Amino acid sequence: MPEGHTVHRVARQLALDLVGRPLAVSSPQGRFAAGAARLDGRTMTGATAVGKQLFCTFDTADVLRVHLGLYGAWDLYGDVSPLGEGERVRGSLGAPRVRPGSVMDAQPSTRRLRLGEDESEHAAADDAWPPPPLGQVRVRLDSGSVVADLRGPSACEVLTADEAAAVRARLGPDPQDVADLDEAGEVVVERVTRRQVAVGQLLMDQAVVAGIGNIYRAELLFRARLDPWTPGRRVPAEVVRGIWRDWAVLLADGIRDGVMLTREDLDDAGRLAARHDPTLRHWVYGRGGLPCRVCGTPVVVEEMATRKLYRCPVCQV
DNA sequence: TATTTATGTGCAC
DNA sequence: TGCACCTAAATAC
Repeated sequence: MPEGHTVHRVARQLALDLVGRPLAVSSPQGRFAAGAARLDGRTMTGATAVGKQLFCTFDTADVLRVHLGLYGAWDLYGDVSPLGEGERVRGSLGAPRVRPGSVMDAQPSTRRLRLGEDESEHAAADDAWPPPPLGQVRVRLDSGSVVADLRGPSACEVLTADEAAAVRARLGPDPQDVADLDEAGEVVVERVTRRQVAVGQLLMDQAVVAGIGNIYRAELLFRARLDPWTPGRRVPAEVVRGIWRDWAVLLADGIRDGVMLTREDLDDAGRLAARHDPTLRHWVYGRGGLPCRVCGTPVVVEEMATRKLYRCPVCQV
């Protein structure tokens, strides 16, 4: 259940561990058999995230496009590189890492890293290598030392470079994918302030700004103290700019930490506690009926375009 | 054991 | 607007 930060983490992980190596590509579940056959044996040349879309390019110029949808996730096994400074929240500790180059040893231990939902890391069920697919695995990418299994994606398809570019062109700016943050922010300002649609809906529209999902939407609007029902054209440009800059900060934090921690009021101890306790991570998301952390008024839950919207009716105006 | 829910999107009407 | 799709964990019974 990913928003943009998760997909960026996946892209970085695949870039670290799979790019530059010929891959054995298969579809244990069978639903991606044709696509897997097309990619099998090819070398991945790049892995990029734009919003919630993942693009893996191959030496054939084919592009594997993956969207995790609501419940997609990647499981990685084997000699998986640590991402960033190692501050990621982890579940039970994995088995000792296999050293580079030793994976083909007689008894390689494996660890399993899940990217996509609440991230977790733990020892694999057994030491078999390659690990048996767990659940419905749409595609398996196997470098020999790292296995990446994709489960439950809403999209997994092979595109030409042109087709992939067309998908990208339909997306709004992603703070991690723009050359100039301020310039990109003006695009978002335009796309929000010209519309009559509620700003809460516009922030979820991937053509307006890419990568924001239901949690970041709720939290960005609370942090801006803005009522999600405000029509886009009634939101001052400077407020949209502020939300865009804030999105850039939250996204970078999420990529670094692997956790959506959207409260800026916590000290180090509070942040540590929140990393381990999901109920402490947000201002309003998932807190329907609970008191607003600022004013104590019960947080309102309502539907906006079929998604749950959380807001404080007093703080957000 | 069955039902509900979820950090999402796309298409038919 | 409503539904279909996809999977697994949490919750209800």
